[in-house]
Amino acid sequence: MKIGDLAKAAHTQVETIRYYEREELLAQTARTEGNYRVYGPEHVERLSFIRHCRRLDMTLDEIRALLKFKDSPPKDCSVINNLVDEHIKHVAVRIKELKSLQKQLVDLRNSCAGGGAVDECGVLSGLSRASLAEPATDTPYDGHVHGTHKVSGKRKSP
Amino acid sequence: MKIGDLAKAAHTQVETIRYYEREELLAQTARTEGNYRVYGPEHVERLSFIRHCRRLDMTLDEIRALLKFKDSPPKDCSVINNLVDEHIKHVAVRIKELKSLQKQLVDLRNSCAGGGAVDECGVLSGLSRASLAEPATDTPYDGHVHGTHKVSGKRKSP
DNA sequence: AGAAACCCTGTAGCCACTTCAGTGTCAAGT
DNA sequence: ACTTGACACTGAAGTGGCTACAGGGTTTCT
Repeated sequence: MKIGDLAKAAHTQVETIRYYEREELLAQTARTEGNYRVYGPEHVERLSFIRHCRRLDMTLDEIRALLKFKDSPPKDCSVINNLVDEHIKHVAVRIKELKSLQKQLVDLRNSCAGGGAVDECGVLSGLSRASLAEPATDTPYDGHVHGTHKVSGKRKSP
Repeated sequence: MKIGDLAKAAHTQVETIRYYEREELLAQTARTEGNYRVYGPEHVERLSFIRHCRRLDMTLDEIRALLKFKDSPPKDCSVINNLVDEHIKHVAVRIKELKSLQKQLVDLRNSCAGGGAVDECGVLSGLSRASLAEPATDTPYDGHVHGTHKVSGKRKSP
């Protein structure tokens, strides 16, 4: 099968597959005479594995580690379990953060009086006031958990 | 005050301030003879406003919009409220996603038999099996909500 | 034979910063 | 007056995980 077929089989984009090859998550494959990549079912399995991990929001580095264990399994599975446990923690932290965030946003939104003018709205002033008051929770942000917004190849303001 | 003082006052890094200036969230300031930026309390307020919005996980584009309303307030506040409402929705969606994620991860983790060998662990095979079964939830990912991992200027695998 | 559909490489872009190299300024201490 | 050190400056490049595009080549269908 060619790269397009693999892409369909594993519900991935062609460019992503080539990207994974560059990143050495997928090994380089045989090529046809016309220099096309050739894949078999084993590649579908491996790529699906990767995509599934990504859907679970693991980093490529975490997936790299898992793949290494897949390729040459260690004596006991605690390493793998630790990796997954760590990841569960990261997700838990992020959920907590987002919930607190959500509360702040709703509070902010409720500070709007109604349909009136901006002066009475309270949202902007809420943002200003809070900002001056708070000690700004100087989180070192060591957890590898990030924001709310999807990075999706958009332009800047035009 | 100089840039370092502003940084301290608004709990920000110096480089971030210069970045915001390049991005035109902060206007260019007066300079000393030695070409140092000079700031006043109004800059502390504005930068704190920006940082507060960022802590609420708004994009710089969203903040740009809010700043525009701050600089020249519109007749009614519905535009601002809509912006905040939209943002609340984004956060809600992300929380939901992460919760489903969390469930999958915990299920995966529970598939480990105990302290045994990898063959019996079930985590790796769980990741493989699930990946082949699922139709891969071909989400178009239009919501601007992204992953679980903090981007923090790290090196690649060395 | 010609067009459409696919494939190739290489490079640049996205966000919101961070880091780094290389240089300049300024206040305090000796 | 001189050094030391802390701070400031610019410009460019790097982070993750892709996506998009330019500019070509190959294969397949009609």
